[in-house]
Parts: sequence; structure tokens; C-alpha cells
Amino acid sequence: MSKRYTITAALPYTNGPIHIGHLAGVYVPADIYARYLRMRNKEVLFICGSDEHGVAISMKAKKEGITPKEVIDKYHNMIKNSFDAFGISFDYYGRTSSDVHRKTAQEFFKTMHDEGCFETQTTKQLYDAKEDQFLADRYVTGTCPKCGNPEAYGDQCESCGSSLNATDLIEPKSALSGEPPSLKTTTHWYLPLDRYEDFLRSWILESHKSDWKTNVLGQVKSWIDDGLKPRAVTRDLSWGIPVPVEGGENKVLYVWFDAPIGYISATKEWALQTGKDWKPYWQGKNTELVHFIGKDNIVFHCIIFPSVLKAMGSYILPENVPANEFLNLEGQKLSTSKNWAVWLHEYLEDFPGKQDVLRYVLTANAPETKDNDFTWSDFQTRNNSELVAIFGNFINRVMVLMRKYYDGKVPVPNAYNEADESTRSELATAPHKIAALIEQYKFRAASQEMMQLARLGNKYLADEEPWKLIKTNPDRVATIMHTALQVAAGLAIVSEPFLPYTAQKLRNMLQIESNLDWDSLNGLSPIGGGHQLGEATLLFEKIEDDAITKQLERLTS
RNA sequence: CGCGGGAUAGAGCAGUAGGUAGCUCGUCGGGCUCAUAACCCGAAGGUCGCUGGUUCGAGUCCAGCUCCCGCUACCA
Repeated sequence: MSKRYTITAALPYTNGPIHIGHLAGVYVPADIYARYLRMRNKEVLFICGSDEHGVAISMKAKKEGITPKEVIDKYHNMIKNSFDAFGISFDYYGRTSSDVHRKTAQEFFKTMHDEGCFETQTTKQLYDAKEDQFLADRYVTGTCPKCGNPEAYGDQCESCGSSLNATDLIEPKSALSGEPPSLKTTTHWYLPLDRYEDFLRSWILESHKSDWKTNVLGQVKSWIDDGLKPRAVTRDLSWGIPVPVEGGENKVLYVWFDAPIGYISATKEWALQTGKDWKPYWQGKNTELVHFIGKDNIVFHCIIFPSVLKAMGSYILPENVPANEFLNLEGQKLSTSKNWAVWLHEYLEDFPGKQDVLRYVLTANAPETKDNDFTWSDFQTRNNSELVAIFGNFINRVMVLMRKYYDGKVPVPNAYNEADESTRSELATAPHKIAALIEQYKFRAASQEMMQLARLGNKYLADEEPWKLIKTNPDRVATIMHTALQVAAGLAIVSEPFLPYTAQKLRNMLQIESNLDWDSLNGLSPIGGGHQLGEATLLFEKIEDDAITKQLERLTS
């Protein structure tokens, strides 16, 4: 029986648009993986959605004088549309404000509550009496007890860098009302993570010791060795999912409790729409669950959510959580508040039809093992020197020669010589190499292997020089061009996960629309003699300096 | 402070079980002219963050240190 795959990409938080950091870390790799598996004819469900609860959204709404609902609607639509236009191939994109999600999250809470999976604790927390609201540490300001900075936040002083507790601040003020906060008693439900320590240790640190990424394992080990502590799963807020048990009035589920459940509720909504059953995707033993996330999410997807799934009993656990590191921009870390970012919706406007260029650059320089840097100059170089000069140019050379010599009708090959055989055998192994890398989540290396195939094509043409032989040895040219076309067909196949728009164009040019999957290259010639090629167009175009200058100016303005 | 990840040619990155440092781009030289002046070949360029140690031999193991990023925060 063939495996089923449930692939999730971290739910974007709807308090801002999507930027290249999100794409590089989560959405592009997840999409590559999903597209690859579909090419292998696997059963794939690729799930994402908007994360729409939490204190940050209610604060943002308050600040802008609109309702939280208006905030989430605005960004949900913006994010969903930009993913769509960018070609991220989600099977379903949900949102955590939906009815199905509310019910699902409440069911999780209720079930765990009834089965005694929670503890309650009563603590004193900072409270803004005027606004009738408990305050996150971040929303209290005052004088830093260490350096005297009068504008320190309750969680951290940005002047001296010390970590603080809001109760340490001298003359604390609420960021909401400006009034001094008081301490007020409140009771919350806690998930006692310490109960899951043995399970987590053996499941991750032993069973997945060799197939999970070192950054993920290291982080998890650090948490576990440190001793897991009960973690609150409810909050005193009005914006969120109501706590569905007695005593839960005026309290909501902690966003991090409800957000990952969003993957499941999105699956349910997808199942309703398509008439399928959601259960196999979350409870089937034959299903591989893979979470694509950024490094800041590791604890939630490797510790907390698996503990919840374990507590619920019937759910499968993730097979892998290939968390990526972060992407910087021009040497500095991305910052929404400082507007230091490349926003997806702006990119799509400024570079229409160039989705694949950004995908390629973010993949070729993906922060897989450490933080990486995105620069516009690198973007230009990758486009001009790799996509245009290597990939696009090879295809163009083949198409032009085919048009010129054969009017686009594929010639029948004659005997293969050593050069042909070696090119054909390299072509045949390329999909295996790329597949192996993708299955290890090494998308950067996989994309370079794809580019290597285009280089192979260029070298083959340069070595065989059909433009010289056409006058003296047309039989030989038939074999050369036939072979070069197989390389082009190979590119049309293996580029699909990385460059979906380009792959589509290329399939149109080669007229090989429907009948090719990943394994089509196994010793076969996907394009036979007599096959008629379609119209040639350029796959990529050069990006000139002024386009890059414009982006750099936009950044610093 | 603690924990985790990272520090390798001008730039961006690989380096599997320790044994003469690799890839891409850029630079320089040559070749080709079918191709979006695009392609192909060759060369130069690194005391592998610092300091010690283990070893016949360390980018690769051990100890200490420095810097960057993240987590330890109701900023998701």
C-alpha cells in the first residue's frame, strides 16, 4: 500500500503580510515537497491557513481603532491571495476563526479536560483596571531596574538587553491605558508537559536521532534536558476561542494551543468540500505527517503539539519537522515594524510573471542549516547567470536549432556514440539524485542538481557542435538534437517542484502536456521521433540594474 | 547567565565514518558562434572564527574563548 502524506506549512499570523523570510523558511520548501510527491503519484494533502487569534491581533485592532475581525479579514485575504498568485499549491487554506475550527479546538480541550490531562494553577498577573484586561509582559513599560532606561518593556529592556519580568519594572505603566497596572489573581489550565518527557525523549531523541535535522534535535534536547514544565493553555482575553468548560468564562484558548489544531480543522473543511474523509490524514497509520516551520516554531511542533496529539490518543505523530533557520535581508534581520522586508504582494506587483525567479533564489540560498542572507544583487545574479544563461539559454538553443533544422519536428536518432550514451545515462540518473535530496529535505542541493542537468545540456551541445555538422553529417545532427531534446524534456519534469510556472511553459513548448510523471525518464525517451514541438518562447528574461536599484531604494526609503 | 544552531576562497554555500579543502556566482585567460554578449574549457584565489589538546595525521574529535542568530517572553 502506498503512503499517504499530510503536509502542513506553519499558519501565518494575520497581523501582517507575507515576506520572503516566510517564503524561504516555510512555504517554498513545503510547496516543493508537495509538488514533488504529487509528481510521484502519491496521495498528498497540503494544508495551511491563517492563524487569527491571540493578543497581538487584539492589540493591533485597538491601536488602529478597528475590530479584530477587520484586522484578520484584511490580512487573511491579502495572504491567501498572494499565496495563490505566487503558486503555493495548498489543497486547502483555512482560517482559525472558522466554526469548524472553533468546534475542533474546543473538542480537543474538552476531551483533554475530561480525561484529566490538565492541571489548574492560580497566579497573580498584571492587570489594567481601566481597560479591564490582563496585560502581557510586553504591554507593560517602565524604567529598567538594571540600566535605568525609562522605556523598557516588561519582558526585555532593549537598551541594555536584559530579560525582565514586568513586575521588576520601576514605575510600570500599562501600554493600553498608561495607568499603573495592578496585580490580580487568575486561574488557568496548564498542560503538564513534564508528564510527556519520557515519551518525547524516546520518540524524538532516540527514534528520530538520525533522520531529523540537527538544529531541531538540538533544540528539543535542550528543552527536555532542562526539564519540561506545565504550560498554560488558556488566557484572559476576549479575542479567541472560548474555553468550553466550567470556569472558563471570559477566557480563551492560548493561540498556540489552538493554532496547530488548525491543521486538523482545515483538513476537516477540505474533506467536507471534497466529500472525503479527514480521518486517514490524521489517524491513518500509513500516513506521513510533515510539518514545515521556521526555527522559532520548533518547541510548539515538536514538544507541545505532539504532546496534545499523544494525549488525544488516536492521532499520528509527525514523521519529520524540517525546521529552517532565518533569512536576513541585505545583511540585516527582517523586521515588520521597521518595514525591513520584501513583501510578497509587492514583489508580485513589481515582478509580474516572475514567481519562479523568487522561488529559485529562495531555494538556491535557502536557510537550511543556518541563517542566510538575501540580497537584491544576488537575486539579479541568480536570475541572469543561472536561470537565463544556463537553463533558459539551453532550452532556447534547442528550440532554435530544432526550428531551423527540422521545423520543430523531432528527428529519429541514429546510432548513439559514447558522448550520447554518457549524456543519456546522466539524464537518467538525475531524477533519482534529485528525488533522494528532496526526500532528505535538502531542497537547496536538489535545485542545484536540477541546474546541473541544464549545464549538462549546454555542455553536450558545445561538445557536439551540431551547427558545424549540419552541413557535413546531417544523420549525426539528428541524433544530437534528439538527445538534446530528451534533456529538455528531463528539465520539464524535474523543474516542476522548483519552477512550476516554467515547467508548465516548457511542457507547452515541447508539447508534452499530460503524460509525464517523475519516473518518465527511466531509460525511456519521453519525446519520440516525429513528435511536433510547439511555439518557442523565452523562459526567463534578464533583470536590468534599474529594477534592482529601485528595490534597494524602496527598502531604504 | 543557561541551552541550541552557525562561523570554510571576493560573495553565497557543501564538506558523509578524521588522511593531500569542494560547489555555484564573481574575476582572469582561452575556445565556440546555435543561443537572451548567452554557452564550453582552463587558471588564480582559503593559515577552514580564536587558543590550546588528543592523534602518525583534524575543517572533521576534546577543552576554553570571541562574534552572529534563535529559544528560555501572553512579541506566534
